[in-house]
Amino acid sequence: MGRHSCCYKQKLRKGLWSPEEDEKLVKHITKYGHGCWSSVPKLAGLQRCGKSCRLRWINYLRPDLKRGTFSQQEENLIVELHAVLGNRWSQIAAQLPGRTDNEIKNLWNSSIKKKLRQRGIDPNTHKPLSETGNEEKVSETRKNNGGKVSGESSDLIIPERENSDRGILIPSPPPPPPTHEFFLDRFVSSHESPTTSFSFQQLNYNRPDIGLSGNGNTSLFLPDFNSTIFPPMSTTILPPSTRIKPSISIPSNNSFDVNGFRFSNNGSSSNGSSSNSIDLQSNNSFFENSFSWGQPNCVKPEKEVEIQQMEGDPDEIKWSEYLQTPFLATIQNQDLYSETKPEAQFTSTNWHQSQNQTADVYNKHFQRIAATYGQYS
DNA sequence: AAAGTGAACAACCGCCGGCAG
DNA sequence: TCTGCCGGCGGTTGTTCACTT
Repeated sequence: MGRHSCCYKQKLRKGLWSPEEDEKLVKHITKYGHGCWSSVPKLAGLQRCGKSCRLRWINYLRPDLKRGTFSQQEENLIVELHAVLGNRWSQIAAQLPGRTDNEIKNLWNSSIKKKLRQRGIDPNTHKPLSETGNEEKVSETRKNNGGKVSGESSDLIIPERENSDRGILIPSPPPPPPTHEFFLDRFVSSHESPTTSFSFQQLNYNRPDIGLSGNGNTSLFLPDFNSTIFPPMSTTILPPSTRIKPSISIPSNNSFDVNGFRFSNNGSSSNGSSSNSIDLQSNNSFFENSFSWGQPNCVKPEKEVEIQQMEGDPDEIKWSEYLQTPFLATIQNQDLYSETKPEAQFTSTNWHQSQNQTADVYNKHFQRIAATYGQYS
């Protein structure tokens, strides 16, 4: 263990990334894929460590990022996922296409935590603060809420999982059922997307490490989210395999240049050099062969396309892996949770819908990049 | 107008587990 | 089996900006 070797190297830049650095990184990855991250800075001509490049790409430059404020729907989903997964931000982010773990973590720490406390809910345990013994916070909340602690006796109670990481299941007594009052706010936007409804049961309740295996011996409390009191929480959940491949469409007037590096929707570059052009609209061309979506570590960039062709679509591999996870097993095995509806299964219909949504995501993302570079210039 | 404050966001740090030699 | 490298993750800190005093 210990620090990465790259961290010992001198003369490595730290801090905020400049547009020039961004450009170098984007150029390199779009052309070769990231391959081995530790080699990226050298190959891309950056004085950064590989980790820094990886972080910058994943959290900011990736084309499939959905920027902008979180919707109420997304916040609700984060709260529910956090109740089940805890601070596993990467797993939570996996359920929110276009969002990064860092982004979600920041939102949680800066905003959601506070909102939950204001409602008298302990953000760590998702229990009422009065139950967690933090009476100081409860009384503080009472002041702010005119003497009432919202959800004081009716909050959603998720079984204790504080020691779940150590494989210790601490049974919780059956909590009182949540009331409509509490969920009304949380599911305020729950019917925006009727075709891709995501219900709470579709989460990975089947995790043996937290004793949610549905074997009849768990103390799991599962509110009926499909009832009228807890309507299904709808969102645009994409299966992990639908890692958004760049098939981007942006309005023609959204093309922009970054130091001669043109982002456009028509494949033409400002300087006439096709090698300097990123065609965000071509269906499979540019990104399809350029990005490396989860390829084996440290594959030399020039070999990547060949390897992907040999091994088939890496996303298909991911999807097949995904099919074996308890997550989908829960969906597929209706016996485990009879309330689970098959709506989460990804049909071709909602696949195409999600593709349209994906285009919006790219649109927003590149508008953001354009805006960002506009700020610098 | 200047200083103070807090929210939001970006990036770093250190640890962990997987893997190859 | 051991060791070192690497990617990934979560916690934390730093920075910027808007708002308030």
